Amino acid sequence: MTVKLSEIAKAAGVSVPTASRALTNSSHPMSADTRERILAVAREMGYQPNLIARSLRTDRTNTIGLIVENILSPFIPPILRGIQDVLRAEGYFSTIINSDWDPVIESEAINDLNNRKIDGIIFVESWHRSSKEIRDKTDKPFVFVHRLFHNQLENTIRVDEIYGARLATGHLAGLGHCKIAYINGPKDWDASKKRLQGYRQELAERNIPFYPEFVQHGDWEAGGGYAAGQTLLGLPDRPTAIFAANDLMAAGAMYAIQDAGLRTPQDIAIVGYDDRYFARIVRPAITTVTLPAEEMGQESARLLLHLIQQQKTTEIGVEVRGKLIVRQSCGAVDQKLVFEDEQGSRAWRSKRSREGVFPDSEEETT
Amino acid sequence: MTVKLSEIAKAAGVSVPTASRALTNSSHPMSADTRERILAVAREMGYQPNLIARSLRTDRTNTIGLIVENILSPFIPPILRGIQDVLRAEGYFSTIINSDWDPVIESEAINDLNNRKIDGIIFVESWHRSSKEIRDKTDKPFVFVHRLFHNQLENTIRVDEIYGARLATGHLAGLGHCKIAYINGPKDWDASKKRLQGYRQELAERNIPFYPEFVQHGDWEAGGGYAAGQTLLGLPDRPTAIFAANDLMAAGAMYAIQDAGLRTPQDIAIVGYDDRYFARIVRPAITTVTLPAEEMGQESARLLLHLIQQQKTTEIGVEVRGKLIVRQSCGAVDQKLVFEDEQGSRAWRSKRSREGVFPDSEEETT
DNA sequence: GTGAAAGCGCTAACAT
DNA sequence: ATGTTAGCGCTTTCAC
Repeated sequence: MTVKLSEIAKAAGVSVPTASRALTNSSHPMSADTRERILAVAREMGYQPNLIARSLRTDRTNTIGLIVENILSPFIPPILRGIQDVLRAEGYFSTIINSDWDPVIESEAINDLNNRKIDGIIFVESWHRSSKEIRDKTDKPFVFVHRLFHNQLENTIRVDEIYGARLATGHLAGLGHCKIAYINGPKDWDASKKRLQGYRQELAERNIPFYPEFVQHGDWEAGGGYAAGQTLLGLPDRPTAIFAANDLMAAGAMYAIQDAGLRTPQDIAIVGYDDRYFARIVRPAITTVTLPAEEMGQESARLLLHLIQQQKTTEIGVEVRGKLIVRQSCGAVDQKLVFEDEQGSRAWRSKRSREGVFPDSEEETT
Repeated sequence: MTVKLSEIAKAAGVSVPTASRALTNSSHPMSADTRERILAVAREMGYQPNLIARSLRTDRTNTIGLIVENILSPFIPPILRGIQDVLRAEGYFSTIINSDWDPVIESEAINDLNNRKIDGIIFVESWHRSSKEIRDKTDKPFVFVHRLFHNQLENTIRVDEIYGARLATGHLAGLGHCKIAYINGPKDWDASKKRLQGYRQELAERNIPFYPEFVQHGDWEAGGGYAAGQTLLGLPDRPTAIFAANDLMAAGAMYAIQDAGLRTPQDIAIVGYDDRYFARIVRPAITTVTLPAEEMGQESARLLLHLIQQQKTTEIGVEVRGKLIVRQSCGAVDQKLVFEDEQGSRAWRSKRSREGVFPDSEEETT
């Protein structure tokens, strides 16, 4: 079933190296005539190169290792999709390992990838925070995608959290709110600090007074948002709008408002952060700031391929920005019910609509 | 940085093959003495095998190719996680390709994986429906994970849809409902047919009359569920409970009920199917039947490894069953608000709680 | 422009 | 129980 280079060479009446040069588009000079002949023979005989043999010789595998926190986490799949799309276009494969935030597993993963001679590594949320910690574990280029923590600009794709928080806060201010509360994540997270900065910057720029009691801290979960919402509702001068540092806490706060007999957005407007899928399903659907996960993935793959091709080890990274998605929870649009399509099936839809068909469901054969 | 087998052999004073036999736990007889010495030397010198060289020689890569519909689809990540957990425990790696339901991409992917000499393939929702279509594209073993369509039992992991639909229907019947409507998916999908069968079987077994007008068809989306819900509400003798063939349509139906001024579950109870993440976030949280995606992934990996190890090409597959998750939409439990934890972060939680720490957030260094 | 020789690092057969 | 020989399939010198 499998035909090898030597057979192509023999069939074309040339030596093996010549056949190799023709089939790899080598820059080595050769007559257009023999090249064509070799390619024709290879095509006819259905030649497929043994990539393992090639890798052993060239020490390149065209494979990138992806060490991710956990593929079940909400933003990992879109980041992976972004990475894979860029890699595939350049002829690269990827292999994925879940680290589960375990530094031992992560180190083993780096070692395994070394042994398989991958060409580079992308860390998506790593236990490691800086390049120097990785540098002595592998001599391959690597890149970080850090959403929650990061402490370096080199080789790192990160989110402009300040910008995102300003988008959210500014949107509420633009709707006329000047009593805007903020439900933050836990204090010690970089993302929390940055989003708080953005919230305060935007208020300051608009000359809206900052009230410390308007800043509550949640645990990123719906329950924490609910509790924070109750606290805010209990204030003597309660806010007319709430920006929550993620959609889960936004949903929790919204339910606290509803349970207090108030309405969103009429009594208190809500804006979330992340654009989780459920944000469009709950009622009212939550206005939010996207986390541009696919773009982060794409940028990380581009950066890594750049490092590989330039034979560099370090390069300044990229900061990406989310955008505002206006839904019903902020009062900027009318309340009529709009169902948005399932994001996850867009590929399926595009395919089906392109072809106008889907494979028939055959009868059971057994 | 990299030390090779020949250096270990020299340092231990043995030949290269002897060193190889010691380090690969070969069954070839050898003195425990030299084996220990070689292992000690290898450990001391930090020997790491070049897996590419080994693969070229053995024609095994310990890598499985995963061709998935689209990693962004809701059930793909948990299926992948299940696969990866089983593979990792057996020392296997995986490489993932998105087919986007495109038969051309899928065929290219099979070819690419062949060239990389992977040991087997798992198709997660393939354009191909039967083994024979794949058989002439690769000589490696392969397995299907088919959730929506399938037409064979061999090499296929599938869901017992009839069982799941009976769980949902039976739960509503058990709560005293005898006017239970069913919002199905599009008619021509295997999953739709099977779930309808389960619904009817359960009604029949409980001697609950079947009313054709109680069966509506949606498009798997919230909008379709909403429309179907309106239709059911408009019936002269309307149902007191609705089972929807997925959670999105269940949510849509629930909103139709709310918009008609009725309540869930007091006026009309709802059960969904899939256990999508949003089912626990909407209010009331949706009672549903899980799609056991991780288990499907695990079973598919086990089946494939079995085929590889037994050098077989065909084996009967496995049918997995979901289970009922009771929440607020069916009326079986009281209405108090319960926030469930984020599924995706459980690994992170377990880690954090195990260690009691999370890496400190350092100050920005640049 | 083409071919001959060498070798990537490892393991499997066959000696002894 | 150990070593010698061979070779997986390919690409890269280096001759010519």
